[in-house]
Amino acid sequence: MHLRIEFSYNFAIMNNNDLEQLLQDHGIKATANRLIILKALMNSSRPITMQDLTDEIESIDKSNVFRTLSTFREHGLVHVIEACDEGVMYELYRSDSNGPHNDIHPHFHCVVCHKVFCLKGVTVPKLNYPEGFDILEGSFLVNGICPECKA
Amino acid sequence: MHLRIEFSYNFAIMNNNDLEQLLQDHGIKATANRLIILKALMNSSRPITMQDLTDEIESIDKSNVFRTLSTFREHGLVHVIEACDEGVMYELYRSDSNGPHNDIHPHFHCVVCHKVFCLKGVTVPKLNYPEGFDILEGSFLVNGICPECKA
DNA sequence: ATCATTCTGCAACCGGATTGCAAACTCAAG
DNA sequence: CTTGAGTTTGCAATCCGGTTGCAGAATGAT
Repeated sequence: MHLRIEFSYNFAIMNNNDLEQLLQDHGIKATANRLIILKALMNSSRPITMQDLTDEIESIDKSNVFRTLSTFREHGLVHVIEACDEGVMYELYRSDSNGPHNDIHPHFHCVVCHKVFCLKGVTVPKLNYPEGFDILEGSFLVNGICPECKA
Repeated sequence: MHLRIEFSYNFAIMNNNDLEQLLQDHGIKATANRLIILKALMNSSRPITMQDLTDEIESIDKSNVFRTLSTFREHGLVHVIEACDEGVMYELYRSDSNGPHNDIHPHFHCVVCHKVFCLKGVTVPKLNYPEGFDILEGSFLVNGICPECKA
């Protein structure tokens, strides 16, 4: 397990070379498949499931998607969100939002369309935990109805 | 799905009659098996998995445990916690702590012993959600190391 | 006692996560 | 280039927790 290192990338303007660099910066060898999966993660504004990924990328076997996501996770490139009914979802760490060093990752789960949104603007204040509990990281998930489904 | 009704029970001193009453208060017919499962839930100071329950109660088939937990859930007697690696966990609603009308249920997941604790004393302040997101309920899970495992 | 309803155990099923393995690929050294 | 060790990949099989179908048992009102 690698320690996460803080980089500052502008994901919007990344080309293939930048993506290879991103992988290498995290100690991951860049392969064609990994670049495809990385791109898919990057293009998604929301956390997505392994299912979503394997559906979207027909050319890569699900076992490889699984192992790639595990690798990305081990190397601190993505993190997982446990989203109730939707199962585990994967999301790229983005330099401008959350990382392992931010305690809190607020997410919104729409009970209608089942999408999960990253609530980037919302910060969760420090809580006063009981004595003796060492906090590593927190995750915060709210269920509700998203603007699209409400309309 | 029943609306949850607020009762005030003293779980510590409940006998069999009280337990039957508790079930009936929630619109659930009291059967021998359901009382056993209810007791097990009540005796657990922490949320537990279906696996835990079926292991603990050898006399009841897992399908019945499953259906009983579903029934309890539908009738607002227990709620579920999605605890990352541990899968879903079940916990009795206790009159003195959380219920569907409390937005937030903070829980602590120990990454060493894999237990999940209910952080009763900790309240999560209201957050300022973005426009358009209708909040139904939130869940808050922190990962870390519990006092026992730290020692 | 009778009968409709509900509950229960068993066995089977399901689907997502995970793994074993052999082939394909990578890349540095000869 | 060729070789060979190490890594990655696809396929198929497996695992496992959750879930369901069904027939027999228990329940409770009449």
